[in-house]
Amino acid sequence: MASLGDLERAVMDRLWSAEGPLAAAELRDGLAGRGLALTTVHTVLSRLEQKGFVVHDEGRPRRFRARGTRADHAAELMHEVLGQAGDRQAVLARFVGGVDPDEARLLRELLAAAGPDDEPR
Amino acid sequence: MASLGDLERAVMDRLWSAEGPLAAAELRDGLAGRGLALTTVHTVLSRLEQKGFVVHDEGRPRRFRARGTRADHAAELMHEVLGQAGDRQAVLARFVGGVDPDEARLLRELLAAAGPDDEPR
DNA sequence: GAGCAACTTCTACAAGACGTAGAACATGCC
DNA sequence: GGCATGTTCTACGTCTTGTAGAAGTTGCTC
Repeated sequence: MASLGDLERAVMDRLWSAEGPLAAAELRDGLAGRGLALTTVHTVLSRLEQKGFVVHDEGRPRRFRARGTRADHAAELMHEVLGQAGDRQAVLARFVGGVDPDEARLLRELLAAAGPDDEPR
Repeated sequence: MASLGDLERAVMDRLWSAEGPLAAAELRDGLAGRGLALTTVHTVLSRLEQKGFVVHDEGRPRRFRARGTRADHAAELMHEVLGQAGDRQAVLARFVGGVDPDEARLLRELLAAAGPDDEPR
């Protein structure tokens, strides 16, 4: 998957946490502190669009929205890392070794719900 | 964590799967097909060293080895992604939703072994 | 101990990704 | 028709990465 630069990520973060689609000017205002030019935001948005992260409508002030959720993106990245790592078992073991107790509990629940297919049938 | 380019990753892959430390010439030979100059391999190795992925001994043909395992690296990356993703629960849910049955089983085992701390004590 | 071969370090450069934004163009409203 | 607002085009500087020649170091051999 294409990776994101700092500004690109900042923009995606805004879009991911936004309620609905945002116009470039709104995004720029959200990126306070950076003092970016509007054109800069547009450039970034068009690159994000090329990379498939963003789509826009045809309204006059174009409105942009993320194509997926932040969680989808992160999970996809995690699978990507896992996938190109050779020994998936070893990676998962290390990964699980590092999760905190709350997350471990959550994972157990998720896995139990998802498919306890080693159950007697 | 610092990221790796294609060649850098290829070199790390060799080092990670090697039995012991490797000399630059051995690495170059392993990277067949690329027809790389030895100096190229050296440059990459020194960058990997700067990034903390590699160390070398003081023997005459320097011998290089990875500082961690591939699984450590991958698991660390996964934690990194998870960490900067905001809603960790959502990410884990998506992640678990995408693992194949074998991996799900493995995860369950790992989690059960690791710390079933919602057990009565 | 001079010279050679192997090895290492230094320096350089091209390509691509990204942040950044001005210039030019489009569009709708008054 | 002209202005304000918004969009697209083009450009440039910086950083990372792949690539490697040039120059320096070192140890062995005669």
